[in-house]
Amino acid sequence: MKQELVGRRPTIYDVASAAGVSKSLVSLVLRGAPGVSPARRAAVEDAIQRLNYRPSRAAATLAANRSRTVGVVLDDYRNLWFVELLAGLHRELAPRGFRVAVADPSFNMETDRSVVDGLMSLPVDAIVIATETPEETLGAIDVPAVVAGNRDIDIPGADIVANDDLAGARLATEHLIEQGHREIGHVTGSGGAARLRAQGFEEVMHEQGLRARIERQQLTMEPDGYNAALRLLDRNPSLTAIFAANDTMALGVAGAAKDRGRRIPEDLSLIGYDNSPLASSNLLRLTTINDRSKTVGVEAAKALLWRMENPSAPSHTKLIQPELVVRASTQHHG
Amino acid sequence: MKQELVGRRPTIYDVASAAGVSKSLVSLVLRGAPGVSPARRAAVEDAIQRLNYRPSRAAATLAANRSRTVGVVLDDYRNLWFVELLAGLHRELAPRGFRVAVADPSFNMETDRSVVDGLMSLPVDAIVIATETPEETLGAIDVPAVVAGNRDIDIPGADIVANDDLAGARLATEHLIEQGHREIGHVTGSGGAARLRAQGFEEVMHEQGLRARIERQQLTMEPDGYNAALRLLDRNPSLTAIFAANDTMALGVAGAAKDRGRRIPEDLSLIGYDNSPLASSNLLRLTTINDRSKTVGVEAAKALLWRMENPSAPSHTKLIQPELVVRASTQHHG
DNA sequence: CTGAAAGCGCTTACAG
DNA sequence: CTGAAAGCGCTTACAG
Repeated sequence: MKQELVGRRPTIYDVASAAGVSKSLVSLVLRGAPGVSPARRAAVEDAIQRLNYRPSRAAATLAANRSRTVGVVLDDYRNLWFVELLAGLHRELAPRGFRVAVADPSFNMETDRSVVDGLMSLPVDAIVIATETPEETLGAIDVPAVVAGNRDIDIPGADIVANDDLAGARLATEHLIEQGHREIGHVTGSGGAARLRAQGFEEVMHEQGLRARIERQQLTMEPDGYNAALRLLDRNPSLTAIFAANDTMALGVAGAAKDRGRRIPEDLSLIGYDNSPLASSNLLRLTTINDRSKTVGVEAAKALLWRMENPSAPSHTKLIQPELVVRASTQHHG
Repeated sequence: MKQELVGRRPTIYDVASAAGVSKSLVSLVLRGAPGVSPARRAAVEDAIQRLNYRPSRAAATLAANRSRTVGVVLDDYRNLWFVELLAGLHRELAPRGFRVAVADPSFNMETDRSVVDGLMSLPVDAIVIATETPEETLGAIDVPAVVAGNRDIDIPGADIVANDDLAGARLATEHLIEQGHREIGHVTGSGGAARLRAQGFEEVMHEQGLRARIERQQLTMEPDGYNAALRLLDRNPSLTAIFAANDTMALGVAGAAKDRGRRIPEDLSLIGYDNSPLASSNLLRLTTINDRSKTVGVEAAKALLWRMENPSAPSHTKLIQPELVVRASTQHHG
């Protein structure tokens, strides 16, 4: 008689014998396969409960040569846009049995050679690139991939799903112009999305025969918005509105406005980008552009699922249309 | 002659034959074992580079029966305190070859039965609980565990590492009293940390013979801070200072103060908790309590590493002392 | 250090 | 549906 090892983790064999079925049947039930009789399925599920059985992902991955996991490469956990992106990805992928695993470039770099290497050795069946990190630093990607939220990164064979930054920046600028503003400044950074937003601002201003005053920083964080806005306001006292490349920079602009004694929106209209939780705060009540990150996530997941079936089809770019969200930080001028 | 399958993922066998060594030696090099001659080590590493070999985590985990991965259960990605916690955990764990894997309770619940089940089937060698979610919802934990950042959760056998919320709240309250404030309100929520912070506030106020006015909400987000502060200010117009249970609520308080025409700090001093990026923003310049999340992460990792060696030792609680961070949102009164 | 062997817990394909 | 078998890519222990 075989010794029963106390505390040993139960396996598919234990479940099979407890349920009085074969281990092949247990495997079928675990994968939710059709053609299993309800009675046997119930017996297996009951045994799983009783034994507190948890399938070994390592064994399943090794045997099946796929993990049903999608890896997401993030930039920085501080950029909250990824929260909605993950929610969208998850909504599409979970019902199809896929897990979502997150990695950010600064992480696990001592144990893995690069973010992507880390995900690949996990392993993941597909990858979502949600970072502005240069392509070179990512490492080789040999699974289906989609670039989400950034149109500037070039991964051969990868699809692209992103909010249309150019269109969003145009919406923001047009909103200010419709409110009668003519002296409008823009504070921005130097990433790919920031560049497109600055371009949209410039286009509309020039179309209207207006001067586009742009103050560009390296990054797009709060201090960058603050510093850029101070320079903009000090050099152009006649400015009546500022468009910030994102909501975080807009927070910095609001700080600069306060320090210069300019009330928002009475003395200065302010518009951001992203529709982050910050924008809806009662202190800011920030007019902004909704970048629709959740939709980007949903569409990125769809693109990935499609590409897993069609690995060698030509890659596509899908742009999600952003939306203007009007709050109290912008008002009519003149 | 054996067929070379194009595109097949290289294995330890391929590396061994490319380097002209045995596969046992490759395994030793991968695990950084001592007693391998520099020449052979170099040959193996060269072969790994040439073949673009990536070890299979699934196979290694299955064979060794451990994954060298620590799982972290988070509450919500929106609570940014976890960023520093992860940095601290990572700093201690990475040099010892451990990876960090993140899970949040709302995630992967369709594919896994509970967060912990999800991590266990990954599998992880140890777990960090960084959530205020009730114990019952976590599922059974049968690996070493440490509760980080929360003293209220009770997991049998788990160590606890947390910022001393009681002491931090006392620091905040004492700071306001030292500045001459006597009419002080507190806005808070109903979680474990919030309760301790309210208790610290109450203790100090009562020790000083002052009345502790507390407005408690369900959650601790910005709208909760806003609503609580409106009620507090409307009922107690003589209030000269407010202590918010965290920086996010403090943002809400600032919004309420603005709506009631109270300038910060001239008409109302405001202190938060957490020292989040929000606190250092130029718009708020918020005096706050640094909860030292990074140190909590470092100490949690140490506790975990120790417990993996001493599985049955009695569990310990380690409290990290928080620090007052003075900025412009508080000032002398009277 | 090598080399042959067993085994981790699954999936998969197959004969019945 | 069952049952026996092979195999996924590693780790581990062992004889040499």
